[in-house]
Amino acid sequence: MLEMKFVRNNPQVVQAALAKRGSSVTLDEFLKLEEQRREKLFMVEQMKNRRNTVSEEIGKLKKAGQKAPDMVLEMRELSREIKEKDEEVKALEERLQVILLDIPNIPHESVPIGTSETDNPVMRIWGEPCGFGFQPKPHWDLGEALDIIDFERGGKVTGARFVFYKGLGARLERAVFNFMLDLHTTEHHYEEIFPPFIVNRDSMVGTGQLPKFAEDMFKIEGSDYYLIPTAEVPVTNLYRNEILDGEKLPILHCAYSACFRAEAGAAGRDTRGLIRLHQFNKVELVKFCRPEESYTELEKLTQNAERVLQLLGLPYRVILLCTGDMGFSSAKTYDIEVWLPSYQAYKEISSCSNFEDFQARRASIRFRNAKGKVELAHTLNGSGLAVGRTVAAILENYQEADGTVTIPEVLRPYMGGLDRIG
RNA sequence: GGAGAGUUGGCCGAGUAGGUUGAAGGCGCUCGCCUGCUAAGCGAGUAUACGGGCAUAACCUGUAUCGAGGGUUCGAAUCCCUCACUCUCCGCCA
Repeated sequence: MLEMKFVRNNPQVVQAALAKRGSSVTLDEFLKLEEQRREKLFMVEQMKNRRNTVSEEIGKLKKAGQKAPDMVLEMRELSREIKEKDEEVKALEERLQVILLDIPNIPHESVPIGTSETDNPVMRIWGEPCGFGFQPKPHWDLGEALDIIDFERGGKVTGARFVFYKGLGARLERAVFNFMLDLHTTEHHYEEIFPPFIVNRDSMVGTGQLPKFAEDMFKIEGSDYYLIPTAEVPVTNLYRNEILDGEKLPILHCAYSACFRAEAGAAGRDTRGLIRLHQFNKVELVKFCRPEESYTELEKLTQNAERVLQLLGLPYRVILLCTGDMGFSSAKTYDIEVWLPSYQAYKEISSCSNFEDFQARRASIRFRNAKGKVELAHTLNGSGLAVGRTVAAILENYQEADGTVTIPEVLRPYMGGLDRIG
């Protein structure tokens, strides 16, 4: 969410940012209502001031044993008017809030202007897609042949886009996220969090999933609770409505969680395999920092995520999302894409974003700076990494001609020393 | 799920027969004084949001906020209702 005052005073800046993202929303209504709000607020506050003054006087008179029926009568009428005006102001504020919550973040100046993913520049490429001396299989075929992933029964027991991992498949999934957590906590100094996988509505609004993207979420019927689409939600909301000690910044957290997504708009896309499931595992990196350091922290966070792929020996590239392809809450986003032989393409495995103060304002996450003044923190997060997609990439990139899969060396301690599946 | 007790500022903790209480007192913190060092002592300051004045600064000023939302009243931290959360006991369960 942008600041009401900022939008009021810089409508052309906001309008230009919206245009860059390809949005045609106008601010006319907002500006009109905002002016009305301030007018009415000023009026009602003056009325309240009078009520406070007179009420105090009545109190004094009463204490002195006197009565003031005419004053009481006048105040009764005034209070009635205040109530009316208060409701008008409240209605305006609610409407303004709805508009504000719907305005996406302003892209950082370093973000290239573009309309779709074809406009995303490639920042760097690591490793090389390896050639196979045989016809490589997609991971869903490997998973079934090795009897380590069961897609069919996932469909039977739950439904489309749910899977069972079994045996060494389950072990591999667990090995991958344990490896990621260990790497981030020990080498990158993130503090581990194990969050709730269910959050309330306020948390979903805080990180920007609601109110705009309700159809992407699983809501728990008969309650105000939602299944988390990413650990970003509970972990960022850890400090909602808090004022942090500036000395403690930056705060670095990493968290494993299952993630639940309705994938409402994804019909027909990535229907096979582990790439797009309603439930998947992910290790998330989250940072809270001072505004002046958030962009260097974004670079570091992205590198921390890349490190996982480097250690696993999986070829990847990093792209910078253009204005038209960026998420609603983000000011700047790098996507890390891993090479998937089955797609003959790089496929997103991590998304690292700086939200600046956009989430912090929604969630009221602030800190006290060196001068003792309260400032909004900047929040960042990135996948470090999506576990299922990592497993898919390992199976495909490490497959052998005989249908077995070599286990990357760094994972072997997590696999009981095993060096091969199959 | 049943019964009871709570929820006040960075923290602890007063305050409920409604009336200068944004809120005593203490701790912590900041600045100044004092002081061989440390400790102690003295003085001052120390919430946030949104308006108005104003340069979107400093500062001045208004309004709101004592878990959240409603209600009663000229006036509510204090009375009433609903909800959330915490604690204790019982039940249930991993």
